[in-house]
Amino acid sequence: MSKDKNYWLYKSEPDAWSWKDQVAVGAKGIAWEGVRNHLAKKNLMSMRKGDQGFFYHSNEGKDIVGIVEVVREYYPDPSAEDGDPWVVVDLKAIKPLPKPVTLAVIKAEPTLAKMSLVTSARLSVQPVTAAEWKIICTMGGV
DNA sequence: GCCAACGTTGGC
DNA sequence: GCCAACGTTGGC
Repeated sequence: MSKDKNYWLYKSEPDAWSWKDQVAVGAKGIAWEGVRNHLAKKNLMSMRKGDQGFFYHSNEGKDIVGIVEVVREYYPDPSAEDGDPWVVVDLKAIKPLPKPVTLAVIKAEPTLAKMSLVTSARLSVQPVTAAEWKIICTMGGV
């Protein structure tokens, strides 16, 4: 496992949990609950305190709206059934993107064509490369 | 262990 | 609201 900072992308339907909700939680952060996919779980377990990630609104908006940071590394998901092996990390909101980056824009950008967001549309917690991170931050006005 | 049926996610 | 992609379940 690398010591470098890693980057991630978290998907949420704004109806269920929006960027606004995330911001309202404040600096303490809150558990990212409900991941029930083994690849997503593996990603959660790879995260280190201080890793940053994009907050993506699926379904409504379909855009990256903000940046979050891991404040607590993985621990058992309190919302999981007893004995189920699912995990969460705690995330806090860092800042919004001045200009949200939409899925349409990402798809239209050749350098982002290999993003998990494009190639594995249904994965809810995805890795983002340092290169992709930079490009999207620039596009988002960060 | 294979694979068809089924359920869910999420873009359109 | 539809449907493609894909994960899960269950019969054999």
